Amino acid sequence: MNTRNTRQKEIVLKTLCELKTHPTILELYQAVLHKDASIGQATVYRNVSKLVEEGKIQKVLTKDGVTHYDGDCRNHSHFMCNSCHRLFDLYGVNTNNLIKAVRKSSCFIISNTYVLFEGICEECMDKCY
Amino acid sequence: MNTRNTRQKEIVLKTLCELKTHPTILELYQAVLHKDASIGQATVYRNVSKLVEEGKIQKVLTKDGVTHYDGDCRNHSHFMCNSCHRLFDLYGVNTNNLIKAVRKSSCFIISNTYVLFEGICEECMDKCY
DNA sequence: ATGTTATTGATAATTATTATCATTAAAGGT
DNA sequence: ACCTTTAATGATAATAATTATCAATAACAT
Repeated sequence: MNTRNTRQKEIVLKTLCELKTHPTILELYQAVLHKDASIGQATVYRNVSKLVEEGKIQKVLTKDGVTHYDGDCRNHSHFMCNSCHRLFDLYGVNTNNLIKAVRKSSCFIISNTYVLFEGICEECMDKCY
Repeated sequence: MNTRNTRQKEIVLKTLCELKTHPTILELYQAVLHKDASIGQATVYRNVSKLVEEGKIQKVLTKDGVTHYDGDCRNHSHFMCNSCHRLFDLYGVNTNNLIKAVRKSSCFIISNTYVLFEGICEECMDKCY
């Protein structure tokens, strides 16, 4: 017996997968509370860590200092708007050529590649930023 | 009068630029203390923030939860070894094609692109990981 | 040289995350 | 279905990371 499927863990995973906003732990915790107000914050922290280890969710790298999470583990990139600070998914960014270049110029064994774009999103552009 | 060049700020910048290890704030603070033991930790925090804003140093995105800093602001990528957890620089990773792909498939205005590779470094490979 | 005020060092306060621990409840065996 | 085991929970304390406060200092424009 190694790991157990708890109601809390399933709620955390389901809540994160439903959110498309790439929440922080605290934002996720708030959303979880709406489904079950008895779930503790530590439980959210614990389950998020476990789910990352299990590869069911992933951390999103950002420069804002706070860790964001993504319930979609398919390989994709992210875009952060420097104006509204929202995170967006970007599918179809192919990193194979980057990996090839690194393999040629170094002796590192690459297992993962993360890409983050920063800039201004469409909505903020329209608001004349 | 907007900003001043202080001895402390110059030491922080110089120390970071000399280190090639991409230190955390705490590691940088330790190194700064060797040059001037009277500099306070808060001063390091403050100056690191300012230097990032000024574009003289940059944050390095990692998945280890701690923020690392790089005194080299030229556009380059990073590699983190999942075994020894060291960060390495990777020059010559060209992201122009990625940016083009995003421009075609979205309406985001991209100002920055960050790439992190994860895997095993050469030394750790030799140690039979 | 002097006055203004941004910056500093020390420390308190805040925020984020992890550890502790008694209690609860999954999951396997009977 | 009922024990038994023990991983996981909820509440909270403890720790770590970062920011705010404030009197004293020191850049730098004049």
